[in-house]
Amino acid sequence: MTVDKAADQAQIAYRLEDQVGHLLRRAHQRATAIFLARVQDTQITPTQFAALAKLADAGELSQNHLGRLTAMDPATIQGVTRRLKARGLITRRADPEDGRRTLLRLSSKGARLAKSTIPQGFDVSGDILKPLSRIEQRQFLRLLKRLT
Amino acid sequence: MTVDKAADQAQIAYRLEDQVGHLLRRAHQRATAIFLARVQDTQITPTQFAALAKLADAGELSQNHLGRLTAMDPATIQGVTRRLKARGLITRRADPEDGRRTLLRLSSKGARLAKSTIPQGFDVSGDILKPLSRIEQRQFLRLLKRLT
DNA sequence: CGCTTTTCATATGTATACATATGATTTTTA
DNA sequence: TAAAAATCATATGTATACATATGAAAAGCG
Repeated sequence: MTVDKAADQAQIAYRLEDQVGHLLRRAHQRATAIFLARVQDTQITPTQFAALAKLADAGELSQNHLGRLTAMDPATIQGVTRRLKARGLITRRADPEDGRRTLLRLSSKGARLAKSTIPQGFDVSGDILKPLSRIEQRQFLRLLKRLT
Repeated sequence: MTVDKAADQAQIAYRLEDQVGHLLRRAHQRATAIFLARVQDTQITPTQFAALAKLADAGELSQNHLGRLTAMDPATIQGVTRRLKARGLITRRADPEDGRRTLLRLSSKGARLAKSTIPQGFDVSGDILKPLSRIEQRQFLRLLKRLT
């Protein structure tokens, strides 16, 4: 007689609604929708915004470095920066010190957009967390950070 | 003299790493990676697994209904079920009572796969939550559910 | 009962997300 | 310092995710 997990005995049903992966997926969907609704006018996506915000902070970064700072692999950040470049929000130049790298910067247009949109970023975060009390929000963020 | 939020005064930097949307995106990435590593051999994705698990539970569902139960819009569930059908994991038939609907069921192969994979689903959830203590896991799930 | 609205599934297009492959370049190391 | 390994950016292919449009069918309504 061991202290088996009941699940191993198939005594607990697999409830999709209770699985953390499914809940994270849904919460991410909701967060994305809230973001898009808030910044609708800019036609900017969450990942594009992340890239702009990081560049606003760092000034100039190589493409892959920007990807690491925003949690995008090389293939993904490539697509994101290509679209930002196409919209004239960033500029690119070869790194004079490393022939493999491409350095990225905000254009003046991109800098203006970042400046005007970043305040909305705070609002978005507030909206996403709105269902929770202030204390719960802190708790949640603390735990969520440990699951990244 | 109002009790302004400091953010409105641009006194707090926008730190991407602290924003709940970004953290949810990263946590979802990690959860997906953990799932894929666990069920590598089946070549099944998290959403495909969700569809199989729901069908295992419900028996037969219309395509859009399955989508609602798994949090996928009609376009997304269409692609997911198309791939499951292509792999012979589900069967489709017209709904005799509603000419708009297509009813979906697990094939015997799909039922076998669901049965053998669902136990791993519990393991995946455990792995995702592993960084937290048992109490923290409960707290986190409770709060996360309210953000979906 | 006819008309409007809704629902269903499909189709198309854009945007992540990632595996894998590639060529150029830099870094490491033997 | 020459060879091996690692890094960078790009390219291709598959899989969500969703907006929008479409035609068929059912439901709602005056």
